Amino acid sequence: MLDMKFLRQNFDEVKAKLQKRGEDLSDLDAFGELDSRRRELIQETEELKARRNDVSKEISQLKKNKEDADDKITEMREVGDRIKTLDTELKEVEEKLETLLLSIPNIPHESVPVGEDEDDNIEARRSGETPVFDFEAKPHWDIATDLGILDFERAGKVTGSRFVFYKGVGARLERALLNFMMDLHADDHGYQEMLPPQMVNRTSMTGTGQLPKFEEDAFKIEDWDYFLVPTAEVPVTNYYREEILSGEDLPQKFVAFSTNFRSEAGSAGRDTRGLIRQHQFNKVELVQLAKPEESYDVLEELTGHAEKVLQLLKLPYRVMSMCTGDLGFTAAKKYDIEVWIPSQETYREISSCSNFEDFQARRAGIRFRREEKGRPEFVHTLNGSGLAIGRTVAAILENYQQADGTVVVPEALRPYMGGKEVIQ
RNA sequence: GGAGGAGUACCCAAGUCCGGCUGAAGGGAGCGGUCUUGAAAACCGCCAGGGGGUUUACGCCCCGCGGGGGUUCGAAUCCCUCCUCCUCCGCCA
Repeated sequence: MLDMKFLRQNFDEVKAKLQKRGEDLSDLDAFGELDSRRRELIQETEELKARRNDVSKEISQLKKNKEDADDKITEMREVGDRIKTLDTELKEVEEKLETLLLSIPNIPHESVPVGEDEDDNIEARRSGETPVFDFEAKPHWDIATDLGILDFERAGKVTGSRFVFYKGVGARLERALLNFMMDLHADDHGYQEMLPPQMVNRTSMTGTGQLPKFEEDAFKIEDWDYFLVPTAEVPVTNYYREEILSGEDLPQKFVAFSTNFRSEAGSAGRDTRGLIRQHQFNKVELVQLAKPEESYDVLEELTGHAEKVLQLLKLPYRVMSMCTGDLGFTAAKKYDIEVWIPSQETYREISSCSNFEDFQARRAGIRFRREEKGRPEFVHTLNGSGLAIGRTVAAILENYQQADGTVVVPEALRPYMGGKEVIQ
């Protein structure tokens, strides 16, 4: 959510920046009128309320002195009715304004490349050598099915499409990666480990920006106003919702594991096979709350922490800086980390690291005080996958595959795999 | 799921039956001071935070006693509703 005062004072400039995202901004023009009507109504009701407060005190005095107060009571009855009418309109106007503000995306940071879509994203860096095979690289679903470690077919029977059973060493691999990533971030990168709820309420989903615009992307619990988490970002960022932190406590760094649920609305026909696009997947998420002046340094740091996982696993990847047209709704700046997938001869997203600046913090009311008596300011929120585990499994299976169909276990992972060196 | 009890400022806590002189007593913590070589103790003083409107500013005003409605000229106090926590019972990993 954008700051109302800032939007009022810099309307044209903000609009110009938002236009670079290529989104429909036709609602935005209603802002000016709603905003001034709101302030008109506030001024009028508050004047009346001040008068009512004064006269009520007079009535209290008169009654105490056993004097007649009927005229004043009659007058105040009318004032009260007028206040009620104005308050009702004010509420309507504020609701419209709120709806409008909640639907406006974040302003891109000045360092974000201007562009229309993913083709305009800029490669920031690249790491690792892509493997060269003297045989035809198989897709991970074939490797895994042949090894008997993933079962997509029976998951289709038991649940439906875009679900999977991990079996045997496959399940072990997923669990090993989970522990490997959690340990790395908690022990080496200084994040506090967290295991959050896997359902959240509507307010939390609104706080981080999944709602109200993207409700169709989420799984909603019938008869409850709860949603299955689409990412641990939601519960973890909302952990401090409506709270004021002390400046000394920043940055707050959390690493959280959660299973994520996404309806993948609008993705029919894309990545229908394999682990890349499931309705349910596991992810280790990094979340930081930072002081505004530090948040862009934190973004680089956090992205580096996610990259470290790939470096240790010796998986080739590149880091893309998202252009204005591919930023998503909430981010001011975003890096996608993409891992090499040999069978597709392309890099695929495995982590997304964003600085939301105060966009989420304003929605969720997360603030901090620089000094004990200082005015509360909004924190900056950031997060990034560190990493999506299912996609990491896919990347390992494909990059470490051998001609005989077996898969070498990355060295860094072997302690978590009971010393196993090869999946066969 | 059933039956009770409770949510008041940073913490504890009065006020709620019987609406107005309570935007909130009293403690504690915190801050400043007196005393002291220093500290403690004692004593004196300050201490609601937050949101919003208006103003160049000082300031003025509105909201605010868990959230949201309602009754009333006027609500911490009366009514409705939701949420959270505690105790007991039931169920359960």
